Amino acid sequence: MSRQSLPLCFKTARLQQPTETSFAVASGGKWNTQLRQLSKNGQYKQALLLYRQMLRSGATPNAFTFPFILKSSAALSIRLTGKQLHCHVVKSGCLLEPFVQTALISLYTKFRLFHNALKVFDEIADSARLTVCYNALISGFIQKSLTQGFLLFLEMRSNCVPLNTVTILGLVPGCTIPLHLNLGSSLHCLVAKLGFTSHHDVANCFLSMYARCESIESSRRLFDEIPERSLITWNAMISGYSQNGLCMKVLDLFRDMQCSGVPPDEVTLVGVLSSCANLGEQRIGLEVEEMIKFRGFVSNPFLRNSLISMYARCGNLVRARANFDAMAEKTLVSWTAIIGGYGMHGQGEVAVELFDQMIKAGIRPDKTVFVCVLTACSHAGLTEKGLDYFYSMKEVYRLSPLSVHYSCVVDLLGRAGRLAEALNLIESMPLQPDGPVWGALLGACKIHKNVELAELAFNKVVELEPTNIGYYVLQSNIYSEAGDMEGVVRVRVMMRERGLKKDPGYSYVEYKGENHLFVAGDRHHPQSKEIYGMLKRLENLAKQGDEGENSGVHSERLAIAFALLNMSSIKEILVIKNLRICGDCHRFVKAISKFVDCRFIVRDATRFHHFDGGSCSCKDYW
DNA sequence: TTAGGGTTAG
Repeated sequence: MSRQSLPLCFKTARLQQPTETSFAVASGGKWNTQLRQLSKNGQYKQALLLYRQMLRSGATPNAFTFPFILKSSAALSIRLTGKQLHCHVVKSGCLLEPFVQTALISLYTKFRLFHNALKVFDEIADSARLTVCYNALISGFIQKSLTQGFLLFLEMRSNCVPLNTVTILGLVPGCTIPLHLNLGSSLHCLVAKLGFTSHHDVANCFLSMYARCESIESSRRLFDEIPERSLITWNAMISGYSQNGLCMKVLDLFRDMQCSGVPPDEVTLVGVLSSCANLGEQRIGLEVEEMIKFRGFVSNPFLRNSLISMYARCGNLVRARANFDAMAEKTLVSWTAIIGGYGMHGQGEVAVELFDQMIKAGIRPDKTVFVCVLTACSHAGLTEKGLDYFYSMKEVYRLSPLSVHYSCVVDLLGRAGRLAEALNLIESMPLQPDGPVWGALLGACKIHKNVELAELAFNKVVELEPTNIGYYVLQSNIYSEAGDMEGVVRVRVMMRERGLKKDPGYSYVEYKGENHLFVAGDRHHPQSKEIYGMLKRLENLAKQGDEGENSGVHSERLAIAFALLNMSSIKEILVIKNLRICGDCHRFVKAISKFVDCRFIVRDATRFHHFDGGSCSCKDYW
């Protein structure tokens, strides 16, 4: 919302010095009751508009008015209005009212005007109100500095100001990164000693803190100890699993929640959709969309954006697009989700067209949407277009590219065979190039079989990310393709010395509502014999096309054989794979797609491959 | 009346 859309007409406000009676004026009371209601419901814009009406009507704001109005201004982040409101407070003589002072502290810390917040705090006289004022100050300062927040807390304790649960809730957000886990746990212990842990809100808050600190088992322990789980408890646990990438656990917990009789809200469903997206679980995603309609959440932009992303990542661009088109007000996030969606499916042309449309619609791009559009250009081989976007970041939009943007452009140049330019770009970067930047160059060296440059990139990348197994595998394959077996051995020795083991690759397909998962050389499936029989026939077909090579029985081949065996009439098969598809399997699927009347879609670790009629949407560039 | 907990894209 822009400031222009909210003319508060302060100039016409008739502010009077309050009298004893003005605090109890009946009309003022009515305004205040309404303001309280709007603020409580989060209708902050309406609250400010009502305040304007109040002033125009000639009613006088009092100490009961300002807390709601200041909170609304802070929530909407309208700094100018906030300052004007402070003037109103002064003019109306409410500056020494503790409730108003508390709200002012909150407002100033929200706007990061910490000096002003402290000034207000120092003027507070009424010691009876100190807990609340300290709380406002602590929760504001904790976002600026963990140390300052805790120092205020210690000061509060040494001044013998009583704590309450809100004091604790204000401190916890300072401990939500793994680095501060110990501090957070100590606080939790202290809180237990003080007897606050049985408070529902406090328990939820620590549950969420542990999840953000990647200590998810601690979250779950707390969750299991909470006797009555509210919607917020379920949401905190579901979001916690979701943030930690534990997608199956999210879906299991969501099922438990449904059994428990607590109905989900928008926040729950956002977490569930994000897990469906990661797992490629479109079936559950579809159920969630039905739930969204049933519960009347369709206009929630968070959910729409999640649906766009979920469908795109489950391979259903049609539904992703339908959700995007159905949005009355498309936000930057919506555009980012759909642009990213087309990009990951190799439809770079559509992605850039949408990006241009977004600009025409007057939406200012951010660094994230640039990652999406650059990736889209890279996946579709739109080199010049991508370079134009990259340079426009700085020149047109005044956005300094991050390392991730450089790695996109190195990828873009590298795939196009412009390796020297890619190296040049890395060497002229104003930032220190990180692992993914050198990794992108290494990937390009593999495509273009440049062993010499690969060695340079590999040395850099293992220095920066010594435990990232993917780079060793890449380099080993580069040596192998070049026939340099000594090189292969050298890389393997490095891996062994560093105790690194290859991630096991797996693939799955959905059949009759269940996912069937395969690992390389898998013989555990009950239909194993038939699957290998089908695979043999497929390999013969592939050889007929003279494009098949055998690189062992990789998991995606088993998944495809299983799907063709059981779903003979199906016209489209989606395989989800955790790693990147290898060159041999890519050739294999391309070859069989020429002979089998079915489209194969493979979602690998980085993108989608659509195989049809003997070719792939990635144009062999991935 | 005031302070505080759970939220999407890459």
